Formats: sequence, C-alpha cells, structure tokens
Amino acid sequence: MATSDTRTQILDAAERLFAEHGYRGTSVRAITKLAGANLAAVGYHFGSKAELMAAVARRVVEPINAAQCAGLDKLLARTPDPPVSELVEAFAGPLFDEMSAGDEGGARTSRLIVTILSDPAEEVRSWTGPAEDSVRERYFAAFARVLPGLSPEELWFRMRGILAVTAVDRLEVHQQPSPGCVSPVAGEAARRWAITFLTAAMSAPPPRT
Amino acid sequence: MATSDTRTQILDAAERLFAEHGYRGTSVRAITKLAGANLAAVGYHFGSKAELMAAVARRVVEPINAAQCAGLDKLLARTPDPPVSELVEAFAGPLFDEMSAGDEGGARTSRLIVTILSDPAEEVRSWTGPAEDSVRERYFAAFARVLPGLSPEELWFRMRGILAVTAVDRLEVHQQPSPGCVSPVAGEAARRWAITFLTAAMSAPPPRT
DNA sequence: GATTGAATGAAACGAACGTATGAATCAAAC
DNA sequence: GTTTGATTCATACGTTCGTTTCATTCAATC
Repeated sequence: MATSDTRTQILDAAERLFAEHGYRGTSVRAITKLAGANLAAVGYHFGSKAELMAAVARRVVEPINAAQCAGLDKLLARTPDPPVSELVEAFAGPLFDEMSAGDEGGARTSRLIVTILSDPAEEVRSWTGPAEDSVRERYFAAFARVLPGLSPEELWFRMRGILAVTAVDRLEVHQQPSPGCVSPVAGEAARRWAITFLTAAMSAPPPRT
Repeated sequence: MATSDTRTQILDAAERLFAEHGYRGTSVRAITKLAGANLAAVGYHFGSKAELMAAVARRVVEPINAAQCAGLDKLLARTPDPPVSELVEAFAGPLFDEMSAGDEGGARTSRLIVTILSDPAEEVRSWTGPAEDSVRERYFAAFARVLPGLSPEELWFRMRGILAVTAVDRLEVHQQPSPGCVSPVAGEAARRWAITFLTAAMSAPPPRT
C-alpha cells in the first residue's frame, strides 16, 4: 500500500483518544500504545503531536465539508431560493451523517469536532482549514438571500447557532448525562429534532430594534 | 479578613487562566505567578489543582444559578403559563448578564463556562454541582407545561440547544474570528438575537413522526 | 516578651510529557 | 547474496508538571 498501515492505525487511535480526552489530555504514548505502534512512530510519520492532530482533523473535517458543499450545489441547481429547512438540512445534515455509522464511530467524530472547536489553545482552531470557511461563506450567501430581513451580523450569529446546536448536542453523548436529563438520542431522531429546532430559529423575524 | 487575600487572588488568576487556556493548559505555576503568590499556596489553600478548579467553577456558576432560579420564581408568581420568550429570557439571560460587566470580565466568565462544559475530562463536568441540575429540572417542568406537544426527550434536546447557543456564541469572542465572519457583538445585541433565535426554536411544533 | 497557629517561602521529589537518537529489521532491487 | 531505503524498535534526553517538605515569617494571645 502507498502509506504504511501503522500510519492509519495511529490516525485511528489518535482520533479516538483526542475525541475522548482532548488534545492536551492525550499523550503520544497512549496513542502509540493503543495503535500497537512504537512511541517514535508518531515522530516518524507525522513529525510531531501537533501535526498528527492536524492530520486527524483534516481526515475528519474534509468529508463533512465536501458533503455540505455538494448539498448546497444540489439545492442551488434546483432553485436560487431554497426553503430554509432544506438549507438547514444541507448544512447540518452532514454533521449528523457521521453518527449513523453503526457503532460509536460517529459519536467519536462529533466529539472530536467539538474538541477542536472548543479547545482554548490558539493553535487548535487553526487546524480547521480555510475550506471550512469557504463553505460557511457560501451558505451565508444562500441564507442571506432567503432571509433578507437579517443584518449580516445577526445572520452570522444564527449560523454559529447551527454549529452550536449540532455540536453541543453531541457533547453529552460521551459524558455523564445530567441526572434527570435523558441521554441524547443518537441517529435519526436527533437529526429530525435539530432540523426542526434550527429551521424555526433561522426563520424567526429579526427582533425589532 | 476571614480568608486570606492571596486566596481570592489565586481564584482570580485561576479563573482567568483556566478560561483562556483550559484546565489542562494552565499550570499551577502560571496561576501562582499571575497571582503573585507562592507555588505552594495552591496546595495550602485549596489542596490540589482540581479542587482549585472546583472552587473557581463554584464561584462562577452560583450567581448564574441563583439568577436563573429567581427569574423563574418571578415568572411563575405571575402566571403558571408564561410565554415561551420570557422563559427563554429568564433561562438564558443570566448567562448574558455576566458579560455586560464593563470590561472583559464577563467574556472570561462565559469562556470559562464553555471550558467547563466542553472539557473532555470526566472530572471536570462533575464540578457543575447538583444545584445546576435542579435549576434545569425546574425550567424543564415549566417548558413542558407551555409546550405540551413535545416529548421529554425532545424537550431536553431543545434545552441543551439553549445552552449550546448561549455558550458557543461566546466561544469565538476569545478566539480568532473566522475570516469573513463578523466578530460576535458583545452585550445587548447578542442577547436580543439569542432570545429571538431561541424563542422561535423552542416554540417550533414537533416534527411529524 | 514568650508562645502559638496560620500563612508564606525556597527548594526539591518523582512522574509524565514530547522529542530525538542510533541500532535493528525487513522487503525489494540489483 | 548483497545493497539500499524505508520502517520499527528500545532507549535516553531535557523539560515541565503537580505535589510535598520543612524552615521561616508574622500577627494575635497569654
């Protein structure tokens, strides 16, 4: 094969451990041990722990970005003014799709995205590449067209809201659910709930100034 | 005074550094240096770094919980079926109030809450005490009364959505704003936007099964 | 003024961390 | 069969971490 197998095994182990314990909470030793590889393999294949994290983030984010982009293309090919619900679904849907992958793999993926988005380290956020930004800008333009009453600032606020709901929903999947708080339902139900919730939110008329 | 002054200086420094760099990204040495205290002072006054973080979290969360509780009391004293918008405001408002405190103090507070909520460490989330859970349960009951069409699971999902939007909105205040993404507006505007956004979302009819 | 208990200070401990090094291994090319 | 380049391995280095220790300071009490 083109790249060594230990390389992908390290990527898998790192993705899992980074998702579960965060970047700083995961040691290179733990990663290589889980991957069944030698400690020095990370340095050899990726250069450093930070570059390994960047590779993990790329591998996770890229298919999501591609799906978001393809969804918007399909929508705009039909009409320049798609309904808000379909824009929301095209934007948020790919984040949920990762979860329906049978076992807990998707949950880990989501957890990893939250880890990246919320990590206080300045370097971590830079791992979400400019591709992500360009996708967001395309959706911004589409939303702005069908929601003409909103100021750009408020529209950006609402788009952050979409990311927030889809991301933090996954948050408690891996953590102790609060007592009395039903653990979040994975899969199709959460997806429907999120689309409903967010479509109503995005469609709200702006507050009177 | 009852407690030593270095104690609160350590609490202040820890709150700031934990908010900026996360729990694991902050060393006891950095805290005591910023506080102008000795390294051993943390051990003496708090026992350990973890217990210091718990004390910081308590100090931040308690007034918010109290405000949320008082807001609900005031609302329910008027009518058992308050409008959704006022429930949302009573629940999410206190999270915004911390921000209007002049300088960046409130932003740090919000950032710290996100740090606590999103930290992958199992122990960190336990620092949000049972008081927080009881407040959430009270609001859950109030929302359930005025939104009778929702299943408990979907209502919990929506309440997590409120937390998500109020929390992640603050996230990018301290981080590099994405290029092309207008930096979030602090204070009153974000508060109005959030109430509007979330009221519409909470009021949405449940998706047809 | 001596005593006491809380608080602070300087220094060190052992452990864990990311990274670097150089030898050993292995499959393929000649 | 030897050579070569890529990969794996055991090991060590230097740093930083949370924590502990014990001497010292200091204000209050007798």
